[in-house]
Amino acid sequence: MRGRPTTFNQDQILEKAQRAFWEKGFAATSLDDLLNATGMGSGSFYNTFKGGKKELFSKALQQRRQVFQEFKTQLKTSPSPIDDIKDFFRSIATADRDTHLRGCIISNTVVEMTFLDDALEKEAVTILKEVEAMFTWAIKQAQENGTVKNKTAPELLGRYLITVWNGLNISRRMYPNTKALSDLINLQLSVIG
Amino acid sequence: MRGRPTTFNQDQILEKAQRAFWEKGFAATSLDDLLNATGMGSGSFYNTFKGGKKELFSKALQQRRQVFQEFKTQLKTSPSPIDDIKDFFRSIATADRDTHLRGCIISNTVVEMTFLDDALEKEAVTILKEVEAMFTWAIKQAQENGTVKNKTAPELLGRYLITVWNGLNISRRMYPNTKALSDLINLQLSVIG
DNA sequence: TTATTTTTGTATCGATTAATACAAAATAGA
DNA sequence: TCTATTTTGTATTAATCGATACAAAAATAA
Repeated sequence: MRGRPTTFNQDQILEKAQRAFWEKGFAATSLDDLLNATGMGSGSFYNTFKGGKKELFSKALQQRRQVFQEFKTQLKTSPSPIDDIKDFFRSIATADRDTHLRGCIISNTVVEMTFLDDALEKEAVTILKEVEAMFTWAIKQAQENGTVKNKTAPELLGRYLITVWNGLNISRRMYPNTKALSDLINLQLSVIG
Repeated sequence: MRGRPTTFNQDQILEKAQRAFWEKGFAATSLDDLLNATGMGSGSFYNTFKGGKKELFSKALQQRRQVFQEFKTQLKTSPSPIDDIKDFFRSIATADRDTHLRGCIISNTVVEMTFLDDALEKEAVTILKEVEAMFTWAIKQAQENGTVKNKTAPELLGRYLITVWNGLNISRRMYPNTKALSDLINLQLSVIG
């Protein structure tokens, strides 16, 4: 390809933008914030992201989505997916303070975008539903091989778990400490059995 | 008192501002939005709310807080407070679509303000903790008179219920319909027993 | 009526917003 | 080398942001 070569790495740019959006949301993160966070000038920025701020935000969401996808791929090879999911929830409790305060960028986006941008809100909802489908799959699996005795419909238990996730990501900001959260998480997981 | 009399009613102004903030959050609700929603001119606005947009937002939060306080007062005279709380949760499922999409203005504020405004974030967290304390009180009450057999510490069950609230207010935007939510809510309430 | 006080409406402020214009820089292919 | 193509850096845009200035309007107290 002919022309001046790019000096910026797309994935690194997206990760830095993602971090900025994660903390302050879409509206409160200014273009200046993004240029400072990524080190780009506005020339490169609008050359790379022709759709402007919204395109960057969408790409940042999709980069975050990849992390969930990778977890899902990992689950497929696990001897006990439901236990991995339970471990994932239990590990939330021991995260550091800033991680608690940030919550989940996808849930945050649902909250912020509902009355602001239909496309971005739907994108976030879709990702949450993908995570929910992963929960449902793991529960169904565990019910079939007898690991989980609970006979409740796996779809309902999956919906329960995504709601636990959504709830924790707000409650962990009320109590950003391990002690308060671990009892809570264990109580919530006890529903699955 | 001497001087030109006010033409605006404070409570009505706050309710209209609250509705605007509830849908779009603090940052995305412009002063123009607020002036249109309330019908005030900027002269009256800054004369009434010397602290500007932030003071108005804080007052709107406090007006919402009053609704929770009134529910609490009502609970004190109830023969079975915990059943009233369960009914409250069950009634969420039958709300209309827009009510689902709006979620809880207090939870929304925690999400938005964490890295933007310490005072407003703390204000919102405090209100959520007040609601949590109400849950805890009702559970303790019910455990003492035998209505609730579950021996789990009331503080933990209260923390559980506020997390259910936080989670529902995101999940109801994923599934803004009665059928999906009522099964979910019943499952979550089954933990209390 | 007059003086005093407060609210209201309008015009406007400087700052910040997201986004563009455009030339210089840096490469690849001819 | 020369030309075509792309990226980069800087200057600048129009629009909107939250907030203020200030005089007219409207009341009360003297």
